[in-house]
This record gives sequence, C-alpha cells and structure tokens, in this order.
Amino acid sequence: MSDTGGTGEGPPTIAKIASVVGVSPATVSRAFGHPELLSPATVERVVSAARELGYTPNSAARALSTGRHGNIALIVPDIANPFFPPLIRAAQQAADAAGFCVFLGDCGERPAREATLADKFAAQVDGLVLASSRSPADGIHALARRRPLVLVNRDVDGVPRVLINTAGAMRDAVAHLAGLGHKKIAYVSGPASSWSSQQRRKAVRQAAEQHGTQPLVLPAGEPTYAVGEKAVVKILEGGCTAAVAFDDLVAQGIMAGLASRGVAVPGQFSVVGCDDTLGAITYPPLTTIAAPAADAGRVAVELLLRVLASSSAGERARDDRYSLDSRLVVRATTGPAPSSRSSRSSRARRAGAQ
Amino acid sequence: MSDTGGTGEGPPTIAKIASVVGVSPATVSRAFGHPELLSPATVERVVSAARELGYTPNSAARALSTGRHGNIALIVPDIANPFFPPLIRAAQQAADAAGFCVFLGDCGERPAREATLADKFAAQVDGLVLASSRSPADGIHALARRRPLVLVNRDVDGVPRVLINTAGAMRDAVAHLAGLGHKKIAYVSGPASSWSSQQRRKAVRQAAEQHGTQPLVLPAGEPTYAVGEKAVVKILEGGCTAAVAFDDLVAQGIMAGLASRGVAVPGQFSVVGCDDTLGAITYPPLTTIAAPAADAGRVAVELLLRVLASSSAGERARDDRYSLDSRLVVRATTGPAPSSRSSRSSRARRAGAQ
DNA sequence: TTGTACGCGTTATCAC
DNA sequence: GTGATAACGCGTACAA
Repeated sequence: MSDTGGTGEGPPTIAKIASVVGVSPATVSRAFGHPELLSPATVERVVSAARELGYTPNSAARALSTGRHGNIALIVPDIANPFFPPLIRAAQQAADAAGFCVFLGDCGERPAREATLADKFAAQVDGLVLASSRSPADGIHALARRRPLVLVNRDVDGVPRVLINTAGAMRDAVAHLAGLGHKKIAYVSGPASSWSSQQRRKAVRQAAEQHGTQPLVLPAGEPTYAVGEKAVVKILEGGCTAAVAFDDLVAQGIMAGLASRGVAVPGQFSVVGCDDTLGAITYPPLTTIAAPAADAGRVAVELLLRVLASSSAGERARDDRYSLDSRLVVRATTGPAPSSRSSRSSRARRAGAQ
Repeated sequence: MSDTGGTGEGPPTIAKIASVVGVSPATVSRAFGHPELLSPATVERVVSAARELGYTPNSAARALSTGRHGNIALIVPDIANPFFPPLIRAAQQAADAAGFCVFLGDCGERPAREATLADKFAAQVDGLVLASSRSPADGIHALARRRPLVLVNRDVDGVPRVLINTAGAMRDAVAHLAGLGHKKIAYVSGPASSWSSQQRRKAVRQAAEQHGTQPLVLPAGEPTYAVGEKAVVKILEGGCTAAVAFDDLVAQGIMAGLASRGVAVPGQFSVVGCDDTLGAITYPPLTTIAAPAADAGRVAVELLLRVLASSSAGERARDDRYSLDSRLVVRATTGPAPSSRSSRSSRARRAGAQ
C-alpha cells in the first residue's frame, strides 16, 4: 500500500502530520504559511502535533514549489584580509535577522573563480552580494541579469551598489601630512582593477597636487604585508618622508620595512593606512582612515533584501547607489617631517623601538 | 495544451532540452549523471544542446529527488576573531574543491544562537562543521543525530573532531620563560566553556608547577584586545614578570596595557600569545604559538566529506579524532627576566595606583 | 474554514 | 541504449 501519511521511515512530512491530526495536507501547510486563513483551534492542533513529531519543513521541496530559497550568497576576494571579516559578519547577521542563510565564497582575488562560484551559488540563492569585485563590467551585468545582485566597493551603472567613499578622507590624510611639513609623499596602491584602489590613488594624486607636489605612486598588486615591506626600498630611494598605503596591511608592512632599516616612525617617517582594520591593535597605533566595513556589509544585504522583496512585488529596480563616508583617524604613526636637526630623530627612534 | 517542453518562460529545464533534442527527459538526466549508460553520440547531442540553451540544473529539484544537497554549513563563534578567517577560508576551499557550497554562520559566542543556526542550516545541508563550539555535549549529540557533524577544537566522544593541540607548545612556552629566569607567570585565559582555553590553562598550570611555581590565572571571558588590556593591572599587582595569553588578541591587549604604563617589552616584561594570528604583523613581533588554523578547517571539511561518502555507502562512522600539533615561535616579546636590581617594587606601586 | 488535485524539475525503477 | 512513469514534499488554485 502507498499511504502517504504512513509511519514509514524518514523525517516527518506535512502528509504525516495531516494524517495524525486528521486534516488535509493543505491545512497543515496553511497552518505555517497562512495561519490567518484557518480557525485558531486548527492551527493550534497542527502546530502542536508538528512540534510533537519534530517536524521540519523540507526546504528543497519548498524551494521547488515556490521558486524562492531563502538564501543569499556573499563572495569576497579574500576572507583572510582583515577588511572582510567585519563585513561578512555584519552581512550574515543582517541576513539572519531576515531569516536568510548565507553562502560564503572566497575567490582568491581571481575574477574567473568569482564567476565560477557565482554560477554555483546562483542555482540556490535568491540574490548575491559581490564585495570588491574585480570582474569586468559585462560579466557583472550578465550575472545581474540572472539574479538580483548588489555590489560593494565596485561602481557599475545599473547595478545596486554600496560604496565606501575614502576619497575625502584620503585628501584629509594628504593635507594632514602636508601640514606636518612633508614635501614628498609616497602612495602604495592596491590591486589595479580594484575600484577602491583607483579611487584612493586618484584622491591622493589630486590632493598632493593641490599642495604643490607629485606623489610617488607605487603599484603593488595584492594588498599584503609583504608588498608593503618590499615597497620601502623604493619609497626611501624616492626621498619620501611619508607614505599613504592602500590599506592597513600594506601600511603595517611598510612599518616593518622601516623598522628593519632603523627608520623611526613617526620621528623620521610618517605612515597612514586605510580601513582601520589593525589600527587599534598595533603599536605604535596606526594613523589610518576608518572605513565602515561592517556598515557596508549590513547595508548591502538590506539593500539586496529590499530588491528581492520589490522584485517579487513586481516593482522595477531603481539604480541604487549608496555611499558610506570614512574619516581620517590620527593616531601615532604620523608626525612632523624630520628637520635637519638630529635631536628629534634620535628621540623618535627610541619611541619607535618600544 | 500542456506541453512540458514548450517554449514557455523561465530557465530551460531537462524537459525542454529533451524536446529540443528529441529524446526523453530521462536520457537528458542520464547524460549528466550517468553518461556511461548512454551512447557517446547521444551524450554529445544532449550536452551541446544544453550548453546552447544555457541549461542549469535546478538544485532544489535535484535535492528533493536525491535527498542530497551538495552543501555543508560552517558555524563559528566570531568571524571577526582573527583565528577564524584562515580556518573559514581553507574550509571553503576544501568544500569547493569537492563541489560543495558552504553556508557560514556566526553565533556571536552564544550557544543558543549556534543551535538556532544549526537548525536553520540542517534543512539544506548534508553535514555541518562546528568550530570552537561552546554548546553542551548533549546539544551537540542531538545535532549529530540529525546530520553528520564534525567539530573543531571541541572534544566530544562519538563525534568526529579535529583538535589543535596546544598543550605541548604551551608547556614549551612556560619552559622558555622559566629558562629566561621568570619566576612568576600570569596566564590570561579565554572563554571558560572553550575546550581550547581549558586545555591551555591546564597545560600552563602543570608546566609552571613543574618549574616550581604557581601561575596567576586570570579568567577573562571573551578573548579580546580590551580584556587583555584590562588584565594588566592585576598581572602587575600579582608581581608577574611574564604573561601567557589565551590568544594573540589578548596578548596584544596586554602589550598595549603595558605600553601605556611605561613597562617595556621585552626589557621589563615578557609576553607570549597563542594562535599566531597577529605575530607577523605587529611590532615588536609577538612570541606566540603557531596554530594550524587553516589546516584544521581543511581537515575538518575533508573529514566531513569522507563521513558523508561513507554514510551514503552504508558504512558506519568510526570515532574519528584528529590532533594537529602546534609549536612555539619565539620572536621579540620575550626576554630575560628583569634583574632584582631594577625597581620592581616601584613598578608594582605604580600599577597599584593605576 | 477546509479538502482535492495538480505542478514544480529531477532522479530512479522498471520495461522495452 | 532508451523511454515511460512514479515518486520526492510542498504550495496553491479551485471547489466545496
């Protein structure tokens, strides 16, 4: 016999509960999805029986029937880059608060892997968030056509996006250094295809020119400690007395490179980071630009969920573009440009060695 | 008419491809899942048509039919704790290599949230990895009964687990400090319900006793920078000349607390961290215990996948228990104990007034 | 307010 | 080698 509500193996289904309570499967389904259509008494009987039996909705069956999954995907270039964990965390919490589960993907800075991951995820999510994507615009548009998509720190027309605006704070940083008497400033950049890096490089150049100088721009590729450390040679060869780094990791590498060459910070050299991912836990505390990474993650997910809600309500998506401000945080790695007098630098060296 | 393969809207389905190629839906399905059962020519026709139409398997339908999802879940106490990103990254990569997608959950150190997340995930994953779980053992067993489960840094009988063994390295750290002449050592612990913290506290205590001294154990709750900083008062009051911290974050907090009180490291005080999450990017470089977090993530996922494969093959799970070794890495925050000539009493007085 | 019946897209079990 | 056909569990018109 093929009794659908039979006491067969496996986890309890809607049919099972229905046969136990003595109602139809449809009624059980409604008890969860649309309780207002049922008499309170029936709802009560169903839900208590469901709890009794340890019923759990089969998400695959539900997704198959409704076309909705209750999942979103988040793809980042590198989970281990300290900029992303707070963003991931906030995104996950925002999604969780709305009852969504989050797939996480790490593409290792490679656009091709990003596309592969997105394809894999697309089949079981309602939408995606791409953080700091370095994929070409047409690839992003193609993905956006398939599923609702929100970008973080990537500016593509027609795709909803959340941008952390560091340009203003970058200009402040340069002004801060100029005010301290620094004439020659280096900028150690990030990945060439990164929107953030392009934005920051441009801002530094403009600000430096306003102060009557040309920055020494060092292309750096991946934003890592090692890259910063290696850049120190050229920075010093270029006669710079201060450096602005693409992010704190690079800045910290610069700090290490300077320390190993006996250059004291901030006595002989000033360093500014970006993102404030390490500033509070390094010594000396890093002057940096505080970027609201967690806010960006949260806002991106909230935006995506809004897009999902409105698209299922038939509305047409607008060209959303959120901009989050950052600000310069002056700590202890910036100071007056070294003068020709020697007393200052020796005092600073002692501080730097602490 | 109700032509299943009609040119209706929506993404292409197996039925659609079948009608285009002129074969049955079953054949199309087999072309992907069991090509060896088909004539090469048929396979070729099907797959090319599928590519042509941009066919993507509907994962919900597949999961409903097979009972397998191709997903796993990873739950951690705090994504932003630098110990976890490398673990998450390695886990994601290992899963990806096997064609699995990863759900990520952050329970914010709260066992209740861990259980809630696990429930939500359980419906759409084939198995789960719980990292540093602080849930009671019976809760973990209950979850393990529902889905294949692998633990990281949590030792529960009968549940497959991957443990990072820091006990040996902790003893080495204490021996290292004792060898440098330190008589009184503080241990700033982590979350009380954390297996790692219990293991480390015990190891420090045993090793200290072997060297003829009792460590000052300071309970610290959540492993954060702030906690380490706050612990400094009691550390100095206790007359310690060295501290071992539950992790690098706490150690870095201790460093900051010492610096703000004018205590020089390693001149007047020695600090040892654990996990090696920050060691290479701080200044001075932190003496710490290198823990293979990434290995743990990778091994945990590989173990889970093996469990999944063998359970679908009908085999019974064994009581797997992997132990990964760590080792002491001496950098620049440990040095000889200050000689008794130096003003130990004045330093203690200053700390007490603080 | 509740029950009936069908479809979602795929895989697996039979036949042929 | 290939084709029908029946599940898989749920949501939802439509009917009552």
